[in-house]
Amino acid sequence: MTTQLPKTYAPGQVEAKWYRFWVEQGFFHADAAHPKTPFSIVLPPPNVTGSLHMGHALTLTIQDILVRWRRMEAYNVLWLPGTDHAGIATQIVVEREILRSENKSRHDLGREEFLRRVWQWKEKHGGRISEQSRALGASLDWERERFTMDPAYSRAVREAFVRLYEEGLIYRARRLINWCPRCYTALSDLEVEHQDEQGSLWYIAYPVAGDPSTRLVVATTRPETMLGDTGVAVHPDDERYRHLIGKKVALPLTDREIPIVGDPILVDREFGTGAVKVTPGHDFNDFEAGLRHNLEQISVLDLHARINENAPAKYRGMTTDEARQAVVADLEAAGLLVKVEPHTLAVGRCQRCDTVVEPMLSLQWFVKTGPLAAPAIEMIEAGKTRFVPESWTKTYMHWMRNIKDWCVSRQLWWGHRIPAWYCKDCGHITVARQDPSRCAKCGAGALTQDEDVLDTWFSSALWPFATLGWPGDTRDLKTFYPTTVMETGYDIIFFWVARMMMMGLFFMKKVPFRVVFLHAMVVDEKGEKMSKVKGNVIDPLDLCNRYGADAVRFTLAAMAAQGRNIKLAPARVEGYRNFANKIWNASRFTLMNLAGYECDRFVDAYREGPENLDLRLPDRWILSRLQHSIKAVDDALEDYKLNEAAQLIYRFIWTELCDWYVEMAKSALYAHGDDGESATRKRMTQGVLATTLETAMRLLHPIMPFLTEEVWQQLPRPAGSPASIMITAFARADQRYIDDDAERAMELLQRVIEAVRGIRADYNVSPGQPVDVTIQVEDDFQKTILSGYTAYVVELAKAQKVTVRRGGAAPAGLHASALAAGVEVLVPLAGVIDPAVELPRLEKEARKSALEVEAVQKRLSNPNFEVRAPAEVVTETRERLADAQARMAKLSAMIERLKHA
RNA sequence: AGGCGCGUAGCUCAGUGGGAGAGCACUACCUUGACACGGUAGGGGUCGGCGGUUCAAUCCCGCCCGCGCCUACCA
Repeated sequence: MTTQLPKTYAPGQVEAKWYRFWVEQGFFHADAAHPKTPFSIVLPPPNVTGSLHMGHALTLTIQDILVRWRRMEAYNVLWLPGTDHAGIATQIVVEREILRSENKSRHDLGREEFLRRVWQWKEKHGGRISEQSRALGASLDWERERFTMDPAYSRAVREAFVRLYEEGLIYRARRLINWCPRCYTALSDLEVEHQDEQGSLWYIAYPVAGDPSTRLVVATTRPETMLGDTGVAVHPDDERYRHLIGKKVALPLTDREIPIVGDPILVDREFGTGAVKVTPGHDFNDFEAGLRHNLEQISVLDLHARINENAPAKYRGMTTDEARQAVVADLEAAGLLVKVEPHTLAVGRCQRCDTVVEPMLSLQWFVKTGPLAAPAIEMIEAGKTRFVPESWTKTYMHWMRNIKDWCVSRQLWWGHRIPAWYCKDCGHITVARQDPSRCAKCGAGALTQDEDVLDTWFSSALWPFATLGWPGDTRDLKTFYPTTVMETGYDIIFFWVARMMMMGLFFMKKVPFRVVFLHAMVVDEKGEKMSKVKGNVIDPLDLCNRYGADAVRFTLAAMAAQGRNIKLAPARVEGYRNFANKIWNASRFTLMNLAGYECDRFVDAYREGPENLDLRLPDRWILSRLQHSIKAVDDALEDYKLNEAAQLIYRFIWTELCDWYVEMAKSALYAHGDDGESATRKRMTQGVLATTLETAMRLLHPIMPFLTEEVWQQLPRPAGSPASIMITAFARADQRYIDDDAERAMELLQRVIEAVRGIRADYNVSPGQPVDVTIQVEDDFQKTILSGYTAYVVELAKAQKVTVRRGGAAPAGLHASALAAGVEVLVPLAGVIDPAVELPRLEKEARKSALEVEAVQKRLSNPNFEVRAPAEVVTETRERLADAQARMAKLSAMIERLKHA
């Protein structure tokens, strides 16, 4: 039997083929009525405007690994996909497009037409990211794909708003909010990004009213806002200013007089002059201080962040920058500018467009968060939901405990319109599930709906249950809520995770998920955030094309250690591409050597247990190693340590299976003899090789779904196997195949083989030239193993005659020698033994042993050691000393022999 | 200001209260009948610094230095 498999694995066609197959077979689809234990994850919905970036690739990979693994473990798995309408982001994209193609603004089109265009855009491009997700092999239940503006989802959003309003948890108020003059909308605190920028601190003198010779000097970073000052605050205990409290100052550049107040909260006596101008209309602290002292709130900026009519005429229409220059110049001219100092300050910028955000007085809708946060705190404390890594609990708690009310109205068009209607006659606000035709209070018909839409995150907060049919009482909801795991990036822990907790608990009375698994951010090789501006973006689809989706997935899994940012290096992906190729070739080798193999027969016997098989050392060893690997991989996955799982599989397949077992299997597989003995050996080897590979494929499938499916489909399978590896049972460790004796024996054999190879390398013995090997052993175990398996030394170390001796004098003549796991390995190399080669190697070994003897002796010489240390540690340490001493003795004997030969 | 995290081989990173690891890179040899996207052998580290706890610290604790992130109302 021959195989036509190419020498190099080509992922391209393989991936497309199997993905199509999986979808066609319906393997991704969850059945809510199925009795198996549910395991559910809702995919964090990417923006409809999005295209796949590394962050998506990471989240998809991690979730798909969990999902495929649990599916193979026979859970009833739901992984639900969808996209988010992403209010501001989408509106910006479409606005820009319309501006470019038609040179029109959204206002030129009007609300209705603009929304029609956005929908049009969504229909055309909105499916892109879902499409791209398929390339990574994501086993999402596409039949359940959701969009946050689907009619059903929109009903859920409206229901949520109305219920919160009815419970008094949503209210409308005139407050200071963050305003983006570019996006022309209110923002929540979270949508403002603060960055330190270099600015100045201006010291301005305010003359005391009625006493112009006395001047109160204030310090400010925003001199232009002085036009809206309505007070000056000093610390009530400050001897310098206490006498001024209650008096007034004449506000320069205006004709207003404003009070001097004492405020211990706002004022830090150490900062600046200890006197602060108070501008309740343009600063959050000042707003609070203003409330404490009943100061007037004056807004001197319009919504485009230009000076408005509340300021002196000469400044009207200026931008904040222009106004700043003008105000500073005028103050200086008036002799009121005392000094200017350089000063760094945190400037708030719009998350979406980077424009400087202005605190602005405005009438907006708010969610009262206190009552919602309380249970969201309690449930974490009670362990109903836990964070992985656990350290995020603290971050979450801190934010939740200091939460402020959430401004949820946005002055945008794209989004869920706020279901509130205002009565022209009586001013009553009607908030309703169905569009009302008349005022709920006075019955008048003249109603106008609120123009604003809701923050996108308001609708996202409902994702874990709105996607499952809420507010309906659906089967999906019953089966899959609470979801099992919420896997997402730590950057949206407040934006999203915290809000889902609040909303899930409020509406469902149960936590939305049992585990919050937070992954790190993917950054470039240098550790910098990927951005189009920097040009350091790595496109996951490009990587998939070059190296295969499996290699990309494996890289992400292997690097996704909990806690640290992931510096993605393409060289790493290439390394795992090589790993895929290694597996491919191990599979080729296996398939090339299965002639005459009867799968059912072997697998039946294998299931019965090892006593039904005629296994030799390498077989027993690899099967034992396999069981350990399975257990370790399973444990790692249970603990969400995907990198550990990946590493374990990598080592098992490459180092143990390929480097050792496959090499040792060759003699049995290539044997031509048709006697019973060699035929049995061949069958056993075929069986162990095929079974180990098949099991390893199942172990690896969650991480590398495509390659494992391709290989698995080609491997012989017992009758009645499922149609796909993805619906087989995940590998389970079988205790019966754990074989400590075999592992110890192999260890010895491996060290001896390596010792011979080392000698060959040192003397540059060409591979074609066999060498004789003498192995000097010390006990029966060593003797039995090494004389029983000399054939492997012959094959793997290219030896010719292998002699195993116990005791007696060293063989005559010059030998190259090495110490391996307690046995002495001697290779006579007539005429070429060079002490200059030999001595350094042996001396180096001897030095290492000497250092160890010293270290261990030191430990043992401490009288407290034996008393305090656990008994097994003491025993172990004594053994180590004996080993090291024996090693040293042997090495010095070898060195002496060499010197005197 | 507070919180969190990081500092281990040239690079990127695992890891553990008791004998320092991987991948890549590097050196030497090898077209051996799965694989050169390969094989074999090898070089390379005071585990950031100082102190403490312990029989024993790279690991636990404290301080310091350096780096990063998050939260925060110092004008």
